This record gives sequence, structure tokens and C-alpha cells, in this order.
Amino acid sequence: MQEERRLAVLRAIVEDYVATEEPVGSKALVERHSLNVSPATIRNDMAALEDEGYLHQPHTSAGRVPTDKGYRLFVDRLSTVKPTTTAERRAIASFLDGAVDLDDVVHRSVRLLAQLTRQVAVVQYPTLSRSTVRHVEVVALTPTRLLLVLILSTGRVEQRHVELDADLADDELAALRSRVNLAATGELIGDAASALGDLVRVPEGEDAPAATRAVVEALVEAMSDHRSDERIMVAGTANLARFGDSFETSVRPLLEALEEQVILLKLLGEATTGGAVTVRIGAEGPYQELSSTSVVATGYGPDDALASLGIVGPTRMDYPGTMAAVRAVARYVSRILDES
Amino acid sequence: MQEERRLAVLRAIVEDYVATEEPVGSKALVERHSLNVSPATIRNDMAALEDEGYLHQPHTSAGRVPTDKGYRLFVDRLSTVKPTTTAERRAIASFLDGAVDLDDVVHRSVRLLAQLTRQVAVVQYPTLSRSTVRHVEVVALTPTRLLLVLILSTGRVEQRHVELDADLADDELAALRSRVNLAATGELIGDAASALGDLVRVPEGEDAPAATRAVVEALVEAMSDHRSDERIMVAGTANLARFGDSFETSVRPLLEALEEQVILLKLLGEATTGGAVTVRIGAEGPYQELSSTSVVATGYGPDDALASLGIVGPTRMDYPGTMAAVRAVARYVSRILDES
DNA sequence: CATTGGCACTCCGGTCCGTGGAGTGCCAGT
DNA sequence: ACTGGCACTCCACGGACCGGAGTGCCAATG
Repeated sequence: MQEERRLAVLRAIVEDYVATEEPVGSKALVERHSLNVSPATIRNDMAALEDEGYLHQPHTSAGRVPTDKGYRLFVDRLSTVKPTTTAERRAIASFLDGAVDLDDVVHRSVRLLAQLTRQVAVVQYPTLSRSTVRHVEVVALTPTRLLLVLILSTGRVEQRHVELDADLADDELAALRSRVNLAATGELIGDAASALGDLVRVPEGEDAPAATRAVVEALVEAMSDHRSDERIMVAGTANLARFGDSFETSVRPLLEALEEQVILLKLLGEATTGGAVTVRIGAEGPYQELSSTSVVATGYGPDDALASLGIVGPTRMDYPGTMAAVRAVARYVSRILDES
Repeated sequence: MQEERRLAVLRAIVEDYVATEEPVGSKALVERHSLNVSPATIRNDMAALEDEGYLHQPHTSAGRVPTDKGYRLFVDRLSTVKPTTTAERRAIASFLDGAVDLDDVVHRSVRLLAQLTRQVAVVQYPTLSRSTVRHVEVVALTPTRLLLVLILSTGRVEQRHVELDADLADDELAALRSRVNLAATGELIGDAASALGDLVRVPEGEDAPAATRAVVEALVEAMSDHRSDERIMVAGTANLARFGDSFETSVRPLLEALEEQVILLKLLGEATTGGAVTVRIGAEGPYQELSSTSVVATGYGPDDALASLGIVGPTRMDYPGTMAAVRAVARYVSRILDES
């Protein structure tokens, strides 16, 4: 069955090219892999694979290099998932178990991921919209100045200041606090916002208190502030130094994308759908400036839908290993968030 | 006075070299600057400056390039401080005024700084040790599980979990909360920690409550957790793409330093002393791996001692402009922190 | 029909000149 | 102290050259 061998050839080429960073020729292939055929046969297969668009030749008389389509086939059908070793699992556990708060979890995850994959790692902070409200605290800094603290289930904390027109007595403050908490605590953030809205919309006599109104307004604003959904953390840019060649084509656009967090967020966002690890290769998708880089990402948190994490690297990368690392870290992070 | 002219020559060389990125020769110098002498004279001056260690010749028959020592002299004595334009000031104001919380201030500052200087910008989060406690919140997640939220004057929030051995009644919780706040609120963080310590050290009968002890312990631990002093934020790495040449010598070590935040923190730390903008040039200081980069930084916050911000870039940079930008941003950030 | 050995061909990458130009150092003159 | 002149140095650049790796094709073979 020569069709089968062709796929074996493609797999071998991807593996060799990833390992050596050099176009791979027919002779080298038969030497390194036991294909039991002659170089000439391989050449025929290569030519066929090139016709079908899986391989590319930088120039006549050079070896072959996988195309995006080639990598795609490799990832989808040819790569055996590399299971994480117990050593890796132990490393992940010991690295992440020491985290004390949400910031710390994100911080450690991103650094860990960068270290494991030797690529640029990206972790998105848990999005507001999927969080529930754990507690709302109202503190009087002065009689007319309140501090609102909004504590979410993910461990995230938002704070806002509110200026009042008139003094607020202690018992009024306590009443306000408990009413707000009653309405919001335990709710999904969107539901909490509307519940709070109801709190002031009901005309409760003529003394609809200005303080309540101001507090609710500030809270709703904080809850619907999706600006903070857009926060991500990046690590491992030093790994870019490994591709000293192809600076212009690879490193520069990547650095720019890392600054333009919007692009990264979109890329990560696409990965949140479905439970599995998503791989975007080269020019797939609308971001032509990242045509020579791939994104390996997945969701994490409950239903893998809280937020995303992953890595960005050259299309020429060790997909099986990277996918395994991303998946392992995502699972562990999900577990930690679940526990806390 | 030929000594004076020599300094003018040095200044001109620094300016030209920064602008053109190429070694500058005697002929080009007299053309671009009105020095009113012949190239031969300049050559003599250059030779003298080279003997004194201010200039360097890549090879015979090439132009001159400033040495670290040359830049140092330029920065200390030859550069006229470039005042920020009103346009720049407006840009700073409009960019930073929208910030809603501490994270946001830091975020915006670092991006602004990167944009203004076209270098890699670094901002250190306000250090714990100079902050005062604004409020401590104790929330019962379950009867035996408490969430502590520590809010500092800078807007920073720390949180910790505490597990209790026995249930805690609501009124006990309220009492605990008010005692803790009484001791800590308004105090410098160090003082707050010791005041809290006193709270449990006094043997108040036999029922020295385990809950109090656990809470205080966690708070003191959070307050003395200098790990979080080490947080910094980086932006503008895309600006590294501008030196496409000298990748190995310039970009790689810089990327590594940016990952190794410890080094950055030390560099920034040195800049916190004294009110003015500090410039570290090339191999000055103990970090030989950053021998071709300079650091321009200054403190910010009250007394400029709260934390530091600045930029990292090649020794060949526009010092006057960069120093002005760093100073302007630091001042504005200080003002914002002061107001909030 | 798939496979194979042979062979001519292509093209890259490195090396080795040769040359032009920018810049210097020095010296003698003002 | 400054300047013009001059010989010298050295790099950067371009062209020529060559070895090697790799290919495509073809005829032969099981």
C-alpha cells in the first residue's frame, strides 16, 4: 500500500524537519527511518506529496519542508499523542501547588508553560462573565466616601470608590451592605448586575436612597466592565532568541502581536470552544501577519470555558509534545481553581 | 579654548551616532555641525578624546563611536534636558487619566512609556513596605473557611484563605473583623503587622481564640510576603525589532533579563535613590550580560520612594528625550497615586 | 505497476579575489 | 593652534568560481 507509506514519509519529514530545522532530503530520510525502500522511491512519494500541497521545496535541488497543510495533516492524523511523563506531572504539580492567589496561579502557569514548551506562553485571566459573585463589601473610608470591594468566585477582586452627597450612618451602611449582598452573592455576574438593578428600580417610597443608587451604579459598572476581560499574561519571550535566523519573518510579527493583546485574545478565544486542545497553523485564520507561527491553546476552568491558555511558536514546532504540555497545564489549573 | 571644543565634538559625535547608527567621521562632523574648523583639527581632537577613553574606533580608517565613558560624560555634562512638549504632556494626561485602579495605572504607564520612548518599558508595582493598610475584610465562605482581603493605600489587594477548626458564629466574625481593623487600618504595613501580632500575644484569658490566631497569622504572613514586591510589568518588547542587527549581542541578553525579573528589579531598585532620573550605561554595575544596554529609570510615588519605573534600551539611545519622558511619566503617575 | 540504480542538471553557500571609498595619522606650512 | 596635503589602511561590496547536496527523469527489473 503505497498511500500508507506516503503518509509515513510525511510524518518522517515533519519529525526530521522539526528536529533539524533543515530541509530534509530523500537520502537522509531512508537513513534515519527504517522505511525499507530506496531514496528514489521516496523521491517519487515526495513529488506526489508536493503535488498535493503537503510539502514545499525552497528551491530546486533542496530538500522538502512541510507546508501548513502538511503540518495540519500531521497534527490531525499522524501524530501520536505524547503522554506526559510522571516527572512532568510532578513538576507541574509542585510548581503550581504553591500558588496563593489568582494572580499567582496565572503567573506560575504562564511561566511553567513557557518552560515546558520552550515557547512563548500566554494565559488569559478568568473572564468576568463566567464568574459568580462571592461577596460584596462596602467600607466607609470617610462618612461620605465609600470603598466597594467585589470578590468573585475565581478569586478576582475589583474595587471602586464612591463619593456620597450626604453622610451615611453606620446602620444604614450595614443595611445597604446586606441588601446588596443578598441580591448579588452567589449569582453569575450578569444576573447579579440585573438583580442589583432591580434593587433601585423598584420605587420604594419617596426616599429611594441616593447612597444605594450610587453604590449600585458603581457595582454594575464594575461588573459590566469587560475591559478587564482582556487581560493576559505572557512569558517566555526569551525563547524567541532560539530562532536567531528568520528574525524579520518570525520574531518581529510575533513581538508585535504580543503587544497587540487584542489579536492574542482573539486567537485564544477561538480555542475556548470544545474541550480539546486547538491548533492553529500558519496562515489559517484571518491573521496574515502571523503566517509563520502556530498557536496551540485550550480552555480551562469549569467546562474549559472560563478562559484560555496556550503557546505561540513557529509552525516548525514539536506539536505532540506541545499539545501534551498545554493540555496537562490546563487540566491542573482547572483543578486548582476548582478547589479554591 | 580647545578643551571646550573637544567637548562640543564629543557631544556632536554622540548626537550623530545616535541619529545615524553609524560611526561618524571628521568630515561628516564639520558638515553637519557648524564647528568652524577644518576636519584635520577635528581629527586631532578625536584622537585626544580616544586617548582619554571617550571614543572608540571599530577599526583603523573607520569613524568614531562613543564609549560607555563617552555616553556617561554626555549624559552628565553635555546634554541639555529636553523639555517635554505640551503635546506630550497632553498625551500623557489623557492616556493616564482614564485609569480605574492600580493595575490599570501600572498597565497604562508601562505602555505609554514604551510608546513615548520606543524602547522596552518597565514599571515596578508599588512595594508593600511603603504602603498603609486601608481596610481588612474578613468574609466567611463557609462556617469554617474564611477569606481575608487586605486592601492597601496604593490600591493593591492581597487575599488569603484560612481554614478554621471550629465553626465561627456571625457575631464572633464581626468582632474579629472590627478588632483586626482597629489594629491595622491606617498603619504602615510593618506597623500593622506588629500591631496584629500584639493582638494575639496578649494572653486574654484562657480562651485565646484559635480563629483570631489563625487570621492574624495569615495577615501577618501576607503583609511580610515580599515575594509580591517583586512584581513588574513590561511592555514594548516589539521595539526590540528595531535593532534587527546585533541580535545576539543586544536582543538576546535583554530578552533573558526581561524574563529574569530579579535582575530588572535590582536595576530599577538602584534608581529609587534620590529624586532624579538615574542612568546606568552599558557595563556599569555588576550585570556584564547587559553590557550593551542602558537603563533609564526613576522612582515614583511619595518621595519618589514607592517604586520605580523606567526603560531599558541600547546604549546608543536618545538620552535627553528618554530621560524627559521617564521623568514626565513618573511625575504624572505620582500625582495620580496621590489623588486616589 | 511499483521499485530501483544511474545520470545529468540545478542551485545554494562558501571562498577568494579586486576595487572603490571613507577615514585616518602625520607632517610641513602658516 | 590650526590647516592642507598626502600616503596608508581597512572595510564593504560585487563578481567569479566551485563543491556538494538534492532533484527529476529514464530505462531496467521483479
